[in-house]
Amino acid sequence: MTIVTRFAPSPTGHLHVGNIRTALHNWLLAQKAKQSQHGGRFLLRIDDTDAARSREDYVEAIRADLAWLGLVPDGEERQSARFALYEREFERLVTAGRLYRCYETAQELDLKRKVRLGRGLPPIYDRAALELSEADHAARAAAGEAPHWRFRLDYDAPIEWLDGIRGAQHFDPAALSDPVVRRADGSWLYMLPSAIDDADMGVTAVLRGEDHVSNTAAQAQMFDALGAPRPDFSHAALLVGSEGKLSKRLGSLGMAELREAGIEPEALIALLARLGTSDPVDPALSVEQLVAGFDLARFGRAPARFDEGELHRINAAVVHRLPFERVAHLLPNGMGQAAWDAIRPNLAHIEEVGEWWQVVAGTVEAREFDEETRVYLTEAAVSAESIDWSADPWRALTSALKQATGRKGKALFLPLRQALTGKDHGPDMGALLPLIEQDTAIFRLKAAATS
RNA sequence: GGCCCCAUCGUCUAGCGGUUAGGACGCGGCCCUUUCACGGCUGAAACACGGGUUCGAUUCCCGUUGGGGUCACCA
Repeated sequence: MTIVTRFAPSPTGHLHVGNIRTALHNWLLAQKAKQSQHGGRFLLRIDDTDAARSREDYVEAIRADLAWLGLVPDGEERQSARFALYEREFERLVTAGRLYRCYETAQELDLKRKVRLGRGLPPIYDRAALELSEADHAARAAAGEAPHWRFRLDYDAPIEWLDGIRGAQHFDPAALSDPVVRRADGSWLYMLPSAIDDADMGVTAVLRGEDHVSNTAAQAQMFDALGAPRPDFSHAALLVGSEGKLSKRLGSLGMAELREAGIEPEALIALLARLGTSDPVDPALSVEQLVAGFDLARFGRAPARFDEGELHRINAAVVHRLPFERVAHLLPNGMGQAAWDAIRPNLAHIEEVGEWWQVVAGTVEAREFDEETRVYLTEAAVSAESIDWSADPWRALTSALKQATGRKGKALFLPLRQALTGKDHGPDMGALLPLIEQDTAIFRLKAAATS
């Protein structure tokens, strides 16, 4: 059977790391299925039933963020274009007696919840509206009062499913609230359209965060009521912040912010694909390897910690491996492969490359040297003029100076690095010096010698 | 408060009655190197607590404590 997964964000804000992780999991699952003989599909569904809070610029931002990460959907739907379908299914469920009319205000419901909580009872809906007679409804209608609708859970049908991550799940429907599925103004709430769409779109695997488990319990009965087969459900443990709490920071940490911080998509994906699983996070893995190794059975059930520091470490490791072709368009003008290869091991973020290219093609920071070192650097400038720059200038220069001055080790190398680059450390000089023009190098050595 | 999930090095975790409790990241040391990075070697580092069950509990059961989720006319 073809595996069909979906990512169904609401365009009421930007995607954050938690969202992205869910999107990635679904993409990985579909991608892995794609490589089997059964095939797989990853769908994007914009859950924009809430017209008041949904915004078009968020829809575009979601698409852009997914594209940046390389999570290309095989299809896209949006709920605001599917209201006719919901209407049809809604009528069917009303006819079947699974939906009922309610009139409580939000304040009344809130009060009821508080009362129940105060009595040590779970704050679920008391089903008072189920007692209303047709005459009651008529009276409400006559008074111009429109109902909102709830899905009537079947208390006699215990809810069970085999969760891809959590194993066998059991829910007592009587411990759940009958979910409100439609407001008095006719607008839809998340629960029912989501189930209708999953059924209609042929979604076979619903993989989301464990904050959805009780939704799944209710939706399982919705699939049944709709006469649709239930998808396979899996619920991943949530991410917590580095303090161990579900932080606002995590909930707001968006792609734009990560991009600005110099995080590469490869790094975010490497971390998010493995965090919370029993497999180590490995920055060296290709996307293909991440797909091949993705396995719901390897997910833990305890909340996993997302640490920005770890993300930056992974990012550095990723940058150290990025091939020239991948970054060519991001590099300063004139910077070629040799320069990238020489400089890349010293970068934590790609943007720092400019600083080093400046050392190669621009000017360096002037430094002061003591008398003895100035004499040494004068000698160095002379040597630099006589060596063959096209071969291996660093080796030529250092061995000539070693012979002429008897210096070795740090005393031999460090002043040269400082004079030539203006810094105490940096890329391997053997790789860096050939990138610097001979005249430039001589000029820098002379300048340092007369500092 | 009810219900659900969880509890092993700092972090992510392996373990499914008897193990020197393993790995990865990070940290320390050594090697390589002028430096940084890479690579190699190596070291320190954990079973939340209390009861059971058992010849024997990290492992099974109960409880305590702690963490997470949920109980919305948000998704």
